[in-house]
Amino acid sequence: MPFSNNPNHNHLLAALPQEEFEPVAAHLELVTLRLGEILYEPDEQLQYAYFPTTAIVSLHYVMASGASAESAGVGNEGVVGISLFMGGDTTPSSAVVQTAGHAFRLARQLFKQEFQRAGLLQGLLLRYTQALLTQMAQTAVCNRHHSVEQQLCRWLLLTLDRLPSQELIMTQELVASMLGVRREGITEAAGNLQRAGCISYRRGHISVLDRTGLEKRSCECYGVVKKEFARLLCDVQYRQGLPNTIQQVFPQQPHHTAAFTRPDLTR
Amino acid sequence: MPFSNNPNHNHLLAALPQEEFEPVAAHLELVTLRLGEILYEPDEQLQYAYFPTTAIVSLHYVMASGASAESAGVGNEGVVGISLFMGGDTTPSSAVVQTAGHAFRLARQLFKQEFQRAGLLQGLLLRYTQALLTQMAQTAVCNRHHSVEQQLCRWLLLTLDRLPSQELIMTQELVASMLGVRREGITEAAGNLQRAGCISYRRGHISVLDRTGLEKRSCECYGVVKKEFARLLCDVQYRQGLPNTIQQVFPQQPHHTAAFTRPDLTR
DNA sequence: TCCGCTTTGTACGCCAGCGCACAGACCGGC
DNA sequence: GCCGGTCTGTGCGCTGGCGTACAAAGCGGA
Repeated sequence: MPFSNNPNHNHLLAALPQEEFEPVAAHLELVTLRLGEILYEPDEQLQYAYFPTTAIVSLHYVMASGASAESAGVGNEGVVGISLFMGGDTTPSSAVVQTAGHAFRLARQLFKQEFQRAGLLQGLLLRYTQALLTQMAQTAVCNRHHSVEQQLCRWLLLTLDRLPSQELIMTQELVASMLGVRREGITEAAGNLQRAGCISYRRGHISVLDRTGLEKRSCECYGVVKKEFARLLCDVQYRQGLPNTIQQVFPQQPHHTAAFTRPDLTR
Repeated sequence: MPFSNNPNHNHLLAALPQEEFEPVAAHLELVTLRLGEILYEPDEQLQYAYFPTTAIVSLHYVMASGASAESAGVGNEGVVGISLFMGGDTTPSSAVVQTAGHAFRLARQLFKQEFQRAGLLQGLLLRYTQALLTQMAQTAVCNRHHSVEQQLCRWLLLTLDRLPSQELIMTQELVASMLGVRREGITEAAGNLQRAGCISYRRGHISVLDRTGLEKRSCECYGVVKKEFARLLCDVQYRQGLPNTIQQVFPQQPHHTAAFTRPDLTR
């Protein structure tokens, strides 16, 4: 698990100007999130907002039958706990750690307070929420129309964008439960991708070898979500006077362009 | 098309206290929305926010292939144009009128201004947005796991809740494009529902005869969304001193309880 | 080094929903 | 009352993904 004690690894925190960052920083708490850890369950009062640095959290809904599906993921680009400032406090979905790692957390009241200040943070969080909305809407469409293989590609790419490395620590079983499909479906799709040279994997480890290949095999949904995140969140200025390590986290981003005809707004 | 020149028919407008409602009311503009009318398209700058009274608007995404699917609907419980106050201004999805009717619209700048005031309206809009988020997340899950018939039931119920009557003016073709399935699939599912005595229909008209029957045949998704909307938005006090006509719009709500084991929070 | 648990591979039948094609029914307008 | 366009019903064959079952392989700990 890569260690990260730099709040700047989280894009939202990194985007705050010094004067807004300092009051928050004093109360940030570095926590380790373990695979499978549950940050909140349906209708449960959330006590903290989590700003992931190296961890990835999955927002998903578990049905009465036990079947489940992810509606969105949250990594270093965002924050877990939207409902705190949106006013609902709870949600019918749950948040589960999908990739172990670190996050900074901020107590509920402080988080709400900072939002209420109506400073840059508020606008930032609202724009992030809109991006999340897009991700959910696109997931709905994708679930309706695209093949398991396409969805796997989309999901791998989105996950990869949130990680510092090319490797995911993840069993096929877990991927399947994220996408809400059978484990065997993932075995088959992953097998195809491996044969095509896009990825290679062994027991619980998936390495991406050919990112462009994945983008070609993915549906348009990845591009739509990616573009929207870039549009909504990449215009923000990163705080000056502190090391901006974001570039190290997404070393491969400049290459996105190749696979998409739309202009790349990521930079 | 039922006529409605009372802003109180929209729940959000009705929930505003007199002092917040008045400055807004002066600028509300009653508009007629025709079936199929497009309120905004992907990446198009939205000029107005729309508060439907009798109209229903569908937020949906059209893919490159032409296939499409709805991620959420907006009726008299909400507002079209979230992105204006969320900060993105545009979205990758479009908004199309799914049921003809009326809405009050508010110019972009005024809408933003009122949101910025950070009064009751702001909190209300944010809570509405969270409810919308839930609807999208649930649509994603539903698309993944439930049968066309279950989804049709969910969709009919959600639409019915936004209408004053028991009848939908809607061809099967249109329903199919909302759910993102084949028209024939709807013919079959609707046929089943008719044989079961839940609905009756003729060319472009669907009448609901047995609401409870629909609830029994629907998946849990309808209940989840309904409950969340109720939780997030029904605690608001309706403005005093003006006729509150909301109850006429949802005459059947008290009967929801029968079909769901969860407590009914709608009242 | 070996054992045992977890993870992955493969095979089978099954069926919901798709794509296509066309027939029949309905409704509105002339 | 008739006519034409729209909407609905039905019947194919096809296929992607499901459920089930079990075998093989990999990895970690003793």
